[in-house]
Amino acid sequence: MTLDDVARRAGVSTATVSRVLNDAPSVRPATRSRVLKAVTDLNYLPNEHARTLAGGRSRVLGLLVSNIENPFFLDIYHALEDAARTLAHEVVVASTGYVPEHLASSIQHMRARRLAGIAVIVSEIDADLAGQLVHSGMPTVFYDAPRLDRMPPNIAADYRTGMHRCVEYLRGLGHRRLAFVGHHTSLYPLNARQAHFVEIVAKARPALEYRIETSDDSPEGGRLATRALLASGFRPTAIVCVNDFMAIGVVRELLDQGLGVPRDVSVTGFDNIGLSSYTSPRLTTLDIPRARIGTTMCDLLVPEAPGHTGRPTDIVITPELIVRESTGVARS
Amino acid sequence: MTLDDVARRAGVSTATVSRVLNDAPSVRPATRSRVLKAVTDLNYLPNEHARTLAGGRSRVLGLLVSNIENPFFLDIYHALEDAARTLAHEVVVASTGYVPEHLASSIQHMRARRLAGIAVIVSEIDADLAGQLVHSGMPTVFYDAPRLDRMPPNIAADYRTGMHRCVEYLRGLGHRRLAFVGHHTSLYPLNARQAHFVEIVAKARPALEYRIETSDDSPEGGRLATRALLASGFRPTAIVCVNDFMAIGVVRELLDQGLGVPRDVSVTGFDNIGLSSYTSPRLTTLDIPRARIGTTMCDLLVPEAPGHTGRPTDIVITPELIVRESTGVARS
DNA sequence: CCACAGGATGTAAGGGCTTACAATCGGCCT
DNA sequence: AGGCCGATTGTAAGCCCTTACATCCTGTGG
Repeated sequence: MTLDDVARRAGVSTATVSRVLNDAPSVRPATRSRVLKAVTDLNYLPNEHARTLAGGRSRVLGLLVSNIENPFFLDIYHALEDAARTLAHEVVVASTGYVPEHLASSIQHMRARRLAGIAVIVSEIDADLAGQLVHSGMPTVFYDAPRLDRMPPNIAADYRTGMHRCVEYLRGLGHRRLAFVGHHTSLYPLNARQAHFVEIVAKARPALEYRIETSDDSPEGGRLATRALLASGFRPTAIVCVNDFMAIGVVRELLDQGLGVPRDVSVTGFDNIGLSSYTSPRLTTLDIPRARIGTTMCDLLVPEAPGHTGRPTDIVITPELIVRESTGVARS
Repeated sequence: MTLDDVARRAGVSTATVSRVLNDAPSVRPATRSRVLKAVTDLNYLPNEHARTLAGGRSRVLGLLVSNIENPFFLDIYHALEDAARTLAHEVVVASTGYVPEHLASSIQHMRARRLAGIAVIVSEIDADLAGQLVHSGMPTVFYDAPRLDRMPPNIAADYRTGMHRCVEYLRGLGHRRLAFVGHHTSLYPLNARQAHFVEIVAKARPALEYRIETSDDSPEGGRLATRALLASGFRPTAIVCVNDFMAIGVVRELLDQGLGVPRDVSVTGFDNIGLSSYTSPRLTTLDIPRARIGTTMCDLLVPEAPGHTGRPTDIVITPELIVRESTGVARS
């Protein structure tokens, strides 16, 4: 079934069929309906490849994330997809799993596919790849990317302020021995959240003791990091986690070692994923408005979007501290 | 940058460039490297649309799931993607959210994109849509689809046996008042797991009391269903959940209402998602080998796959009961 | 030294669609 | 009725690749 078949059946030219399929103006209603009938009669479905090849544009957005298993990314994906759907766009995701090679190859695929735009949320991206993306000509938007000279719109979270709120809150509860559980990120020298934790904790007075442990971005990673931490003999009264996903495993391991949360050890997460209020105890965390991030990305990428400004606006999000049950006063 | 540019730069014809790009045999090594050099010099990337249009085949698999937020589907996606990657294939997912309209439109998109094959795991699919898919000519594989006359390979789980094991286990612990928490599925008359629960419980002797409550496929859905259940005055000593994802919310609500798990109420899940051993208490559940499902789907779909037989083999998986901490003897 | 078999390339015809530009059409005016 | 104009529709040139088929080498055997 091709355009020609439809044209023949409707007794018009392929141009006309194409016009009604793309609802272009100036097609007489009678003609339009005749074509539409032929289309349904033949159960015709345009070939997307031919379409974008000829038209030069696709209606597909790409989303590049580090770890789709982490609900944080999944939520952004959802928001982006919903926003895209209202604009008749699709979105394809690629999860790099923090592996630079996967990142590079995913970028290749997306470029080869001439996507309408691409949203990038991978902490492991370096200036090189980011630059390559920007210069490829595709509309691009980054979330928390390393800053380049000539940058496209960037959505950033003020992790410094967020982390500051978290640490201050814990200090206020009397915690003086902290640990940070992070995840391995390949290229970005230090995970931004981790870097700010170190910076803030290091300059706190009276001085705070602290320790860092990293593992995979998963509950199991959180558990392993915690196990290593405790095995080292360091006894934090509070553990700050790079995100909720890992915090789930941190809490699990603590409980398994007979430590009460927050009785013996307080735990904080980051992101405020849905799951964080279903754990026992519920997680104290820092909220990041993921839906807003996804929607904004769509606005920035798609010209037809209602919120599209055209200007490469930078947007900054400040995490809010959400206190729940996993934190309490430090055990003396 | 097009094939022509590369050809011109390398001083060969486009046919030759195409040959080296698809590593066809019979290209002199010297020529090959000359072309390769031109490719990297020009930073050339073949246009996928032109490629599949001309070649008539794409190397992209489609995966259609009900709810990508549920780790059950996510795990299958991962397995499928890994398997596909080794065969130089990509996979794009579409999540229907149990909305039939989304299902239909996703199928359209996938057909329009002339995918290399499509894997379907949506409980809400009906014979009509399934048939349409099968007749579209694309290789298709279903997981737990309603049976059709002329069916493509189907992977099925023996939910009857699984549910039987679960109910027998609970009966053995003395439970006589059970509840089932399921999720809304639009078309499949009754969710298969739910149907088997009812069937098994109804014919148990001595008779069992039971009640069904459904909501969304999410922790929040589990919580709401449980709230409704308890509000109705029915006091189950055990709650069987359609899946782990919802069970998380069920446990949460129980705890919030001051009920101990499993002290006052036992809870079972289904799927054995990773998260199920990170909750407190850890969930007793029925394991479904998700990785195997994903891998098998790839084998069935891609001719080059190592496990590809060609024959439309039907595969049946039997869920294994995994006893953990969320179940115990019934409170007398 | 010549004819030949292959191997290595080039030629060109699509693949299914969009779209600039040309050709028609109908209706209005005077 | 003749002429003019905008609304419709058709024509055909691509978009960028793959591939069947034709052509041109090369080395080999005789």
